[in-house]
Amino acid sequence: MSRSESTLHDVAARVGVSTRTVSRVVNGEGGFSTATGARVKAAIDELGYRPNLLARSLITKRSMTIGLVGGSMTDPFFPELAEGVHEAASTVGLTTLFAATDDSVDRQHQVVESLRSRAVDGIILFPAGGLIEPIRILADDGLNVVAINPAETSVAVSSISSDITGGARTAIAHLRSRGRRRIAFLGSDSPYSTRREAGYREAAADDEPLVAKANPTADGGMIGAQEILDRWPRVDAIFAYNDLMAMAALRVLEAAGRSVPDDVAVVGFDNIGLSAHLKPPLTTVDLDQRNLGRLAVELLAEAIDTPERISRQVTHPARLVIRASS
Amino acid sequence: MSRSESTLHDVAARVGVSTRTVSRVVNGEGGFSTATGARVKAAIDELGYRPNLLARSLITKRSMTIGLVGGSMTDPFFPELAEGVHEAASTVGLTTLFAATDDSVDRQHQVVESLRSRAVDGIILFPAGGLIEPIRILADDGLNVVAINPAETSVAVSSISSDITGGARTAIAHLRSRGRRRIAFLGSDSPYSTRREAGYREAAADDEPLVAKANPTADGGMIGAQEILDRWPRVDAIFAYNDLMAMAALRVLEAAGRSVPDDVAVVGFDNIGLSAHLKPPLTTVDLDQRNLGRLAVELLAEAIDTPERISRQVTHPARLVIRASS
DNA sequence: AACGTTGACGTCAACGTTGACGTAACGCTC
DNA sequence: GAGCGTTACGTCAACGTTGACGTCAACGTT
Repeated sequence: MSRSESTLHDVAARVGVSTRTVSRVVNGEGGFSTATGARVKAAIDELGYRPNLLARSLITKRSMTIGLVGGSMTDPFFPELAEGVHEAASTVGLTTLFAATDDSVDRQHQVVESLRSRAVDGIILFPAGGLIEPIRILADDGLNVVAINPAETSVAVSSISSDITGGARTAIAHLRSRGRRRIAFLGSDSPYSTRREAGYREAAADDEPLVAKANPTADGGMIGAQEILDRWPRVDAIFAYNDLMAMAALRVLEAAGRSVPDDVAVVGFDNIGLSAHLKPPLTTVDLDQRNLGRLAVELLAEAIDTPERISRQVTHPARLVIRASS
Repeated sequence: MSRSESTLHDVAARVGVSTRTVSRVVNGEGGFSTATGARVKAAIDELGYRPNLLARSLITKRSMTIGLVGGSMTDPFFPELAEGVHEAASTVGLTTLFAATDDSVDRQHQVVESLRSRAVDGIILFPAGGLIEPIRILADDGLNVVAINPAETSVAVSSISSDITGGARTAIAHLRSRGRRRIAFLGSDSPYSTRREAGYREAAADDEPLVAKANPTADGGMIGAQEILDRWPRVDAIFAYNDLMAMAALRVLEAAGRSVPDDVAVVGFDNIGLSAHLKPPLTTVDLDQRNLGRLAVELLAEAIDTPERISRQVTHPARLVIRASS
């Protein structure tokens, strides 16, 4: 209640013990009588004492804080991942600091340095540009770090990777099982696109590959989908880089008078919250961002608690969610 | 590059000066020769020295960090606000810490205490339950705090409030100007709903009020929209609590064979990124979250830099964005 | 030549906390 | 009743940094 600045000294003075004893009570270390404990706790309440985590971390070298670094908060992929991380971290007593890189490697370097200055115990990182190398350097420098879905892996860096190629393969197999043979890939220029394209090419091996690229946004999707319709008018399915682009494809197809899924089937990627509520609800590949985040925290927490450097590469399944658009 | 832990002492030892001099160089305080400055900077680079912000904050009482507390990251309102805050904070050298309350007052108390333990310089807060009182207590306790869109304001608390009632009024006026007279309000049980409802009732005064309530989610929207259709089959417009519910209404209307906007117009609230890309692009009320965040940072930064306690109540306009759904 | 001023450092303590270690009092054992 | 272990404390230094202040040499002024 009272003016917010009180310290161990204030509590100690009020009770008439040493600060060390108050510290013991605060941390439940034991080594104090129940009577003393009660008096100290009472004083803590009266003074509204709150431990200064900066001072504590300065000496313990543990801040009980981790960093989560991603491209952008408005990237639909990120918030769910962030919630998964945040939730898992909370349950093991870790606080999460978020930072955004705008997918720039330079900016990533800056925010990581800033987090290290704040003495975070470790960092979960969605690599800018998908690049593993800048992260390997961090790991070599002794930072506990876990990469989520890097474009390539490194034995020196803990990572957790969604089976993106597998997910794409499953999506294409699904479309083919429904008789689609002229399947287009509405890709993007992002490094994450190549894995989807790989799955697409593997699973659609016999068919002619129809590939267009655009920005991984709704606007980009409209341009790309239009390009597909123009170049391959007889297309009977579109597999999009993400749900945003798939959503745009839905609109373009409607405007072109093609019915979904009768004329053209559409499959997205990411299973963002809205995809279930689109015009025809969208078939999509679910990466389960929340669980991805949870796993990343587990990996990181293990690394933090282990004195030696450890690194593990984990893969995480991608699951096809079939809805009315295919 | 080298093993990450080097301190002022290490740099000082290497150059052969005192830590105080290195500190002066690091902070650009002046009081050192250009030659010494160059040698210190070289040593800093060689050793990969990074100042320990915890130690610095411990003594300066400034952490250059602010907290941003909101309901949930996946709440579509939050990420854009967060980006606005983050961006504005960065440009004035402030780092942002995010925390989520799940709209629970207890949880809000916890996360705020946790942020204070980390010695944040101030907190921007989206009040759980819209309640101003718990925040007034914090302000009285000497915490720099800015509330965003509290359900009510207090002269003791800096706040920035969107003109939600005005936005709702404008939306309804727009619908009436298009000849709609049986306008339903698809509200929610959240405290923020009452302001929208107030605007709705004011602007639609002559008409019979048609109000349904449901959870402020896409699923809730489907239930609420269905209820509206069942109870008032001749409804000619739906004004929804948020874009998620409006999106759901769009689907329910389509399923019921009502065309939008010919049979029923739909207006949402929030202007989330996707609303421009819905089946008929959605008319909605834009709160400009990004700017809201920016303003909040300005207010907070001013409070931080002012020794005396100041509090200001600012209102922020809501703007109707007219698209094809109305 | 004496004096004040300025620049370029250095010294010391403090921020709030915890690790390492010390110690006095008490109870128990044989 | 001497010896020993345990309990419940206290003391001191350290974490990495900066604020306050001191020192010393060089310089300009009169």
